Amino acid sequence: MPKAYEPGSVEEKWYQYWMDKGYFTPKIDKKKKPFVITMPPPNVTGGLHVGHAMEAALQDAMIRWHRMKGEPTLWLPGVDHAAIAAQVVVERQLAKEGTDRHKLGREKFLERMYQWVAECRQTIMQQHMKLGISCDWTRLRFTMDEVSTRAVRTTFKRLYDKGLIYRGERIINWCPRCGTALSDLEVEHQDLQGSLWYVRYPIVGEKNKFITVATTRPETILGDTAVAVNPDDKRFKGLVGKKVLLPGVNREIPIVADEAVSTAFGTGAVKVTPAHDPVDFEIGQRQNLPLINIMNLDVTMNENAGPYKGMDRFACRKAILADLEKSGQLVKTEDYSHAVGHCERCHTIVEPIASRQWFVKIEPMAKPAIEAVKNGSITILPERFTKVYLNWMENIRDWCISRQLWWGHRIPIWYCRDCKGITVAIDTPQACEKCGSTHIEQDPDTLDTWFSSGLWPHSTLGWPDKTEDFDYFYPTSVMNPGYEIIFFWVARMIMLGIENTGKIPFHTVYLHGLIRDDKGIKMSKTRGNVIDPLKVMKQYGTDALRFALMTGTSPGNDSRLSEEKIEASRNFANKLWNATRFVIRSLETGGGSGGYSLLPSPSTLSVEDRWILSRLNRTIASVTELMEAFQFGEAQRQIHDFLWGEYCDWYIELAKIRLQANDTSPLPVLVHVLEKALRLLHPYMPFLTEELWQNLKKQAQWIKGDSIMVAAYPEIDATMIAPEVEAEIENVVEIVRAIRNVRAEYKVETSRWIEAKIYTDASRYTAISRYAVAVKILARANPVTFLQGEPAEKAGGNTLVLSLAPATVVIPMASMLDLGAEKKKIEKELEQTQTEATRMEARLKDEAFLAKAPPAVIEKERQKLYTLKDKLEKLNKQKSSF
RNA sequence: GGGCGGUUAGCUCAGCUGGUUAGAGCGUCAGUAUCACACACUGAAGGUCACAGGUUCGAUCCCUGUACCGCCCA
Repeated sequence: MPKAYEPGSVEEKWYQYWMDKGYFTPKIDKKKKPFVITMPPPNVTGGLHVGHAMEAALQDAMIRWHRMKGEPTLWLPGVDHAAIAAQVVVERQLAKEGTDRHKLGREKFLERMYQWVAECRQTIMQQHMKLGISCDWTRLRFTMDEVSTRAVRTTFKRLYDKGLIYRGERIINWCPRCGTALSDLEVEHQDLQGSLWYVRYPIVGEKNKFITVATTRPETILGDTAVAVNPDDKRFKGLVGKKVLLPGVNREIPIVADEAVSTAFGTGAVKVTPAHDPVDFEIGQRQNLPLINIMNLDVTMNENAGPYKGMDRFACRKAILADLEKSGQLVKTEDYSHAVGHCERCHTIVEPIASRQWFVKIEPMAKPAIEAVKNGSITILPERFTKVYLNWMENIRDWCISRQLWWGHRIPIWYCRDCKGITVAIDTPQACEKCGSTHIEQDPDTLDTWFSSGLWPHSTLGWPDKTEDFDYFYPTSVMNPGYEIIFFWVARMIMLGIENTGKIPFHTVYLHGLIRDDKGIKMSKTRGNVIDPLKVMKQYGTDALRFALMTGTSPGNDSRLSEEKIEASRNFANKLWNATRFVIRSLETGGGSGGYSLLPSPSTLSVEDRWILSRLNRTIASVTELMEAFQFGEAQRQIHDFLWGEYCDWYIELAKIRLQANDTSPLPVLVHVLEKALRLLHPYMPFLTEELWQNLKKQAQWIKGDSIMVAAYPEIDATMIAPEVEAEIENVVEIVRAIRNVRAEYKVETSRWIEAKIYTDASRYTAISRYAVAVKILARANPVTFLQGEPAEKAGGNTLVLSLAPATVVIPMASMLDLGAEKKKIEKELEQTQTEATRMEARLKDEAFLAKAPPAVIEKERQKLYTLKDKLEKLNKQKSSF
C-alpha cells in the first residue's frame, strides 16, 4: 500500500465493481419492508454544484445505511426538465448566436432544447457517478419521458373532469423578458427604494374640489376604474358615489367604499386599477368595476393609454409624472421603500396583469394534505417547518399552471375551430369530442414545471399504470429536498400524491439547508464564489468532499464549505488509510493471515483490548441512535472521533508495545475493531472504506462478502460495554498526559527519559501498576515505579509532585525545575479546585437539593467532592513545601 | 406588516428531552523526522455560552423581554 491515500484510481475501480455486481438495484422481497428515496431531480440547466453534491451525499448515506441493514433499498434517480429555467439557458445560447426562439420556430427550438437536455443529462449522470452514489441507474427517469407525460396528462384530465382545473381571467405575474405568466411562488420580492406620489383627481361637477390618492406606480392611473376609501373613514363622508376625472385619459370614474382600503396608507383614498394589481382586482370584483388593460405583453402602453400609447412602462411613468406636475395635480412626492416583484429566473421586474390562464382550484386538495401532516402520517423534519407548511397550506391560493413557454408539457387541451368546444385528452385526439370535427388545435401553452415534479414520487414508479414497482415501493420512505422548495414542490407532491393515488407520497420529509461559501454567502456563478465539486473531487478525493459536506451540519440548517474543511476531511481519510496500513503490515509480520476468525473471549483479553471494544460498541450505539434521528453530521463526527481520538491515538499506540515484544495478542482486536469501524463509516466515505476493507480482507480471510457495501451495518454488542475497564484506561491516559505535559512545560528533550514514581491508593494499585510499560513508552518515562499510599517526597527543590485524581506522580528533575512557575501553577490549580469544592459543598448542604435531586445525582456529587477534597489536600501539602 | 431561525474559543460549528471543570476542526504559540501517518505526533494558550429578568435545588439548554444578524411569507 502506498504511503498516502490516492483516491483517483480507487474510486473508478470500485464504482465499476459495484455497478457490475448490480448492488444498486434492489431485489423486491414482499416479506421485507423496503426503504425508498426518490431523488429530487436536478434541473437540466447545467452541471451539478456542491449543493447537489451535499444532497446526494446525504441521501447516499441514508441509502447505504439501510442497504447494509438488509432492507430492499431503492434510490430512484432522475432529472427535471425545468421548464422556464432550462428555456432561459437555451435562449441565452441563442442570443449569443444572434438568433432567438421566434426566428427558429417552435419545432426547431424544441430540437435545440432536446439537444441541450441530452448533453446536460450526460453531464449530471457522470457527476453523480463520480460522487459514488448508489442510486438505481436502471430506473433513471426524466420529467418529460413517455411515462411522465402520460402521468401529467392523466392528472390533468382527472382534475379537469372533477372541475378542479379551470380557465379564468385573473391577475397573474407577467415576466416581460420571459414572455410568460408566473405563479406567485416564482416571484421574488425585493425591497426597492422608490417614491410615493400623491396625485389629486378633480371631483366631477364640483369646482376646485379634489380627492388625493397616493401611488407607487403612476403609469397605472391610466387603467384606474375607481377611487376607493374605507367605508368608516370620516374624512371622505359624502364623497362616496361621486365621480372623479381621471388625468391623462379624461375618463370619469366613481368613488367607492371598500373594507380592504387601509385608512393609514397615503391619504386614505386609493386608486383602483383592477387589471394591474391583485388587491385592486379583488376590489374590482366586489364593486363590479370594469377591467381596463393598459399594457401590451411587451409592457409597452396600449391603445387604452391614450396619448401614452406605445411608450415603455417606465418611460410612461416619467411622462405621466411630468404632465401631472405641469397640470398641478402632483401634490407631493415622498421617498418610499416597497417590495417589488422580480422574475425568479431572470430578475426582470414582473408586471401584474389581468390575463386569461389555466388554474388549479387547490383548496379541495389542500385539505387532505394538511390532514396528512397534522395526523402524523407525514413527518416534516426539522419539526419547525411543519408550521411553515401548515401556514402556507391553510392560506393557499389557486395555482396558475399555464406558461407561455415552449419547453415543457404542452397543455392537453384541444380547441375546436368549428364548434368552439374543448377536448381534454390523455392520448392526442384526432377529432373534437363534441362535434367530431378534425379542425382542432392544441393549446399553445405549457404547464408549470412543478405540475410534473408534483407527480414525481408516483409517476417514477410507473403510475398511472399498475406496476409491481408502484405496489411495492410506494409510499416512499424519505423525501430529502432543500427547505427552499417546501411550497414549490413538497406541498404539491403531497397534494397531488394523495389526489392521484389515495396515499401519501412519503412518510418523512427531511429538509436540508443550503451550502454557502466560507463567508456565509450564497454561492453563485455571477458572484464567482462557487466551489466546483469535480475540481475538488479530483484534488482531494470524493470521500473528502462528501465528508466535508456533512461536517458540522445539522438538519435544516445552512452550512459553509471551505477549502480548509475539505482539506481536514482529506487528512482524516489519509489518517485512516495509514492506520489500516499499519494494521495490515502488523498482520503480515505477525504471520496472522486468516488466523483471527474469532475474537478471544473477554477473559483472555487485556484491559486495553476490552477498553477499545467497549468504546467501539458505545460508538455504534450512539451512531445508530443519531442516524435514526437524521443527525448525520453528528453521527459522522462521532465515528471520526472514535477512529482518530481513541483507536489511532491510544489503542494503536498501546498495541504497539505488545507487538514490538513479538506478542501478537492485539492483532485480532486491531482487525475486528477496524473492520467494524470501517463498516460504520462506509455510508459517509464509501470509496475509502471499500478499498481498505478489501485490503484488510486479503489479510484477514475470515472477513466474508464481496463488498463492504453489502456487509451488515454494525450492531451494538452490549456485553462488550465495560465501564470499569473504561475508567481504568482513562486513569492511565491521565497519568501519561500529566507526564507529557510536564515534559513539554520544562522543555525536556524528546530523547531524554525522565524518572517517575507513581503513588496510588491500594484499591487502584494493581490495576494501574500493570501499565508500567505503557507509561514508560507513551510518556517516555524510565524508570517508572509504582507505589502504594502517599509520597514522602515534598515538592520543591529537586522534586515535582503532580496531584491527579487517580494517582500522585513524583518526578525528580531538579535540574530542569522552574520553581516560581511551578508554584504559580499549583496555586492556580488550588484556587480552581477550591472554588469547585466550595460550590460542591454548598450544594451538598443545600436541603432543597438533597430533598429534590435524584439520589443518583446526589451520590455522584458526593463522590466528586470526596475526590476534590483529596486533591485539595495533596495540593496544599505541595504548596506548603515551597 | 406576519412568521421562523441564529447569537457558544480568533474563525467555522457541535452540544436534542436541565446534572463532572461547556467540546471538535481550522487557526495561533512551543516542541518533535519516534520504524502507520509531517495530510503526522506531543503539549499549551484561548469562553461572563448576545444582554436583562424569571422558573428551578441546579439553566448554554425551559419561559418572558431587549438588541443585532439572517431567512420565509404578504
